[in-house]
Amino acid sequence: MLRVPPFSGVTHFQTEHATRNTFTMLPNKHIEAALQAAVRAVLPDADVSAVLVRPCPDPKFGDYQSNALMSIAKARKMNPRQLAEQVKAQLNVTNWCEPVEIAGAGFLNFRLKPEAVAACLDEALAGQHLFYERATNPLTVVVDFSSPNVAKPMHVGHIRSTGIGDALQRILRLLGHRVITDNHIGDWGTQFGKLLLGWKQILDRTALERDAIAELERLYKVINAECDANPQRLEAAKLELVKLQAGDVENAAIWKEMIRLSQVQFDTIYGRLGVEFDEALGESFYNAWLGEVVADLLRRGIARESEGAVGIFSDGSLPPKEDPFLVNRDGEWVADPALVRKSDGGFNYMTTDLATVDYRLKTWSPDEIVYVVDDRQAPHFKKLFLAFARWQPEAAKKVKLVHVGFGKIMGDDGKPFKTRSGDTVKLGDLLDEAESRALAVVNEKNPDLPEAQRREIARVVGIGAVKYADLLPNRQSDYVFSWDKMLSLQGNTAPYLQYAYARIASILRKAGETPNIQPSTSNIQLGAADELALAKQLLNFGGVLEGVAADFRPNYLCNYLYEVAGAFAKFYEACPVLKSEGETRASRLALCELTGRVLKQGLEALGIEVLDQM
RNA sequence: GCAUCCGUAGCUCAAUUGGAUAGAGCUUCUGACUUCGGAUCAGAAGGUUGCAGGUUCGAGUCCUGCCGGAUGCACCA
Repeated sequence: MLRVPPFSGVTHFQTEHATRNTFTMLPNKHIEAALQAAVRAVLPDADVSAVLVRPCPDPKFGDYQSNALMSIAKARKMNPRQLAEQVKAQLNVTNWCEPVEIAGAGFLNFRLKPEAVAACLDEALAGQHLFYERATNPLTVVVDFSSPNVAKPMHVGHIRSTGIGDALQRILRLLGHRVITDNHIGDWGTQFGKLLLGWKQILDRTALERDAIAELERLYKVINAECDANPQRLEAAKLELVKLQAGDVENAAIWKEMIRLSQVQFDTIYGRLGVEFDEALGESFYNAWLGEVVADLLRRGIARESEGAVGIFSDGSLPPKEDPFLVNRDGEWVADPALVRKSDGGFNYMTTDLATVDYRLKTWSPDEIVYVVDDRQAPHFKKLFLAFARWQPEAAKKVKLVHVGFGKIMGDDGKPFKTRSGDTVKLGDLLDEAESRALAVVNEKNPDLPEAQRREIARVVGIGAVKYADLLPNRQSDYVFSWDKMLSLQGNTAPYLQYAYARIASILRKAGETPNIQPSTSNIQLGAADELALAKQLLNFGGVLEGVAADFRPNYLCNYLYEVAGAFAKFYEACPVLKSEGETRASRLALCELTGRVLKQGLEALGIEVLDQM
């Protein structure tokens, strides 16, 4: 009989499905490999790395298409349709596809045989895979994200880096890559002069115990205002900073205490978000090396002194327009160096970042370092990457440095998202509101559930809604924050996807309660159009995950999961599950099971939890 | 001033090496046995992809110019 595994709590973040049988290949991979072989047979010298297949934009063309032959034909001044004919003659995909069609200017269209789709689902049901494969050449990737500042409340601005970074690291791990997540906490810098002055002179101990971060924030604001108005206060703050940097025992102790108090806050927020880091090597971790970094840059002639500071200047190797070390002022290209030492002897964040790249390369030998940081810092990263390549040319060749930038969160007034009073929105408050808004919905829809369960549902739905709303838009554009939209059960939202999952869980729960489950073969049947469409949708999971990892765009996965949920909804409307009988019932239950697994794994890859009941 | 990013339906957003008739949700209208969870689904309406050129079999995507918006331009990070 069909064995539907227990549904809840089976698949966590592990990748158990993908590891069992490395010989299993998904149909699109088979097709791609066969196509590349066919191209090689026709054109032995062709570069087939760009010969890819991908899902068709419209099912009427088929399930997968390749347009690679058109570009190859173009490059060789061949007739694209003739080339397509030649390749088709060499192409053997009869195990998986209906006869291949040549369409348009030279598209190859592939339509999967239902038996091949069903066979792939049978494998998945048997636990051999979940429609994705682990990378054949796993990479080591450092993902640098979140990076909050000590002594400041985490605010709405931290959602994007934290959410996108966490989703990317989860997906990279799912695909079998070696990932090191590193939280580059802002635990060093000029702000500590002011904080130390405030701590020593105006600290309110009881306020500190009640809400440490709020008190630290108050200290900073008060002293900062004083410094703006009074140069003597600014001098006093600088003096505290110099003492800290010189290793003054008292200041170091206070500094450490501020970090400790901040860490409590970070732990709370990350706990609620379900985010963990392998490392949290803050800026201060690199202090001891900064002098040597600057000395080395000077020694190698990468940096030079200017106006008392030390900076890396343009080496003239790029056209001015593309050179981040130049800036145009009134028609003149003038130097815009990356400063690595201030005229007062202090170091800049460029210095720390260079030291950080150096440390990471020496420690983990990564293939990639990914920085999930606000787009406004794009010029900084352009400078950083070029500066590092000039500093350590050989090491730089071995690593791909990537800035994964993102846009701002806007209010519905089109301005950056703020509270009504105009303050930045604290992340803790935001999550509280998400949960309470979700709770109001749960109370309305499902008042009979025990309160503890309603609260748990509200937590999962509320946090999931915020995270998903942040991951859904193309990361590079700004997006408008809207409680109503993110918590809606209609449209592309976390609650909608969680609901789709809960419905599936409900069906499987009821199926399990039914005493007389009909015996069946283990073969999934895809007779109905909506069954086949759903099944084909499931097959694309892996390709989408790979796309996310390649472009660092979690929104591909969001859109895919929404399509899965949509395909499931159609199936659900058209194909009764519990009311059907025999093999049909078993097969449809299996389809529910697999859809549930993909939704759950997919949402978890985005850092979003699911519930069996909501 | 210069650079970067952006401009897609009334609104919020998609669109995978340049690919086929630019897709969703919200809103509006019409439907679905008091329902395997209706927190759902189906259908209709809605577009000169800011404007004007160019490249080519093919452009929302690439190039040029213009218009509009956001962001950034040495000792904060």
